[in-house]
Amino acid sequence: VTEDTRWLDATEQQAWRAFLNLQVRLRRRLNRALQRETGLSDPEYGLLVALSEAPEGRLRVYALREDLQWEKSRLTHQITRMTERGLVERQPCPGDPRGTFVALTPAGRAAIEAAAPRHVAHVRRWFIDVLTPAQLASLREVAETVLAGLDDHEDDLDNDR
Amino acid sequence: VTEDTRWLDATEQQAWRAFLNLQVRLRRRLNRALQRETGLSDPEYGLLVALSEAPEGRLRVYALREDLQWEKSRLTHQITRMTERGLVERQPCPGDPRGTFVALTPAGRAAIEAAAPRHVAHVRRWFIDVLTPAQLASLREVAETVLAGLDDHEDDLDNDR
DNA sequence: CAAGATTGAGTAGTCAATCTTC
DNA sequence: GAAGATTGACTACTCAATCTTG
Repeated sequence: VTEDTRWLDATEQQAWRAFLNLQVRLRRRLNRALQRETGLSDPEYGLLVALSEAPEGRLRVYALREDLQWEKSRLTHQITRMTERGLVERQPCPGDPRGTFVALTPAGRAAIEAAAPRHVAHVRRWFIDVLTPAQLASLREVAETVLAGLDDHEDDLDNDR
Repeated sequence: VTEDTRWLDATEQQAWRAFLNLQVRLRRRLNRALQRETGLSDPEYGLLVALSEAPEGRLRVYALREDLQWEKSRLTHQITRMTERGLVERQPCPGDPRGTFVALTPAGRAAIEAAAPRHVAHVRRWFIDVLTPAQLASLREVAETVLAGLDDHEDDLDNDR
């Protein structure tokens, strides 16, 4: 296979590195702040948000999975840990013995309601508010362009894994 | 504390979500491709690149750490796993008994040389080549702006952890 | 067999505590 | 005590295999 590798030129490198760096640093900053101030990790937060937006604060596992776009087993493991922490509980599904509901516990509800405003404030402070509306629009365009390109290859779409 | 939480408006939400989505999907795509084609994970790749760019393919642990911007213990754990896989080895540091060198093994050298062109090709295909030079420039600007904002708070700078 | 979900083993990453040498 | 580095315990994520019911 003649790979014809074209290396990245200086400009491309800089853009790519800056983007990688941004991802890592911003994620780390947000995670730490969330953890410190609310005791929730990022995945915990995401799962609780999804449940809190659902009617009665509960969803079937597969529905939660579509919402979060996580892998099957990742979601199962996460639910297990969060059940142990008391944030969430499993409920049998009347009508379909194969199925399972995941529901917010009162503690889970309380946790997400306390955490949401904190998290939004962080996203504002470190991301939204330092950018101009034009920059946000441009970033969104870039993101959507790249995402559209990924779809063409259909790989990633969480498989039955 | 009166938090004065301003939620994100529609435009802000869209930009933020698109950015989050981009991160997750692109990272997943690149990781899988790299793993499948070269047998290396993303962190393994990163560490090998750093060593391969150093004279004699070796660095002190602390130098590697500055380069990668990883936490101390993360790096130690990673080196341990990669030593077990035979990609890398620890060498005593003449002159400073506290210190340790991490060096590429021949297997590690071979692995990174095989993997690099593949990885660059992926970054090109899914990221660089779908964007215009103007978009890349704009993205870089956005990334650097946000990163500069993070520095003001100096938190994250991997501490002695 | 397919859909819904779980299990187990392995790799990653974080935090707090520890060890050693300067 | 501080610098250089490691350890252990825990959360998180992936892959492959499994279990159960339709």
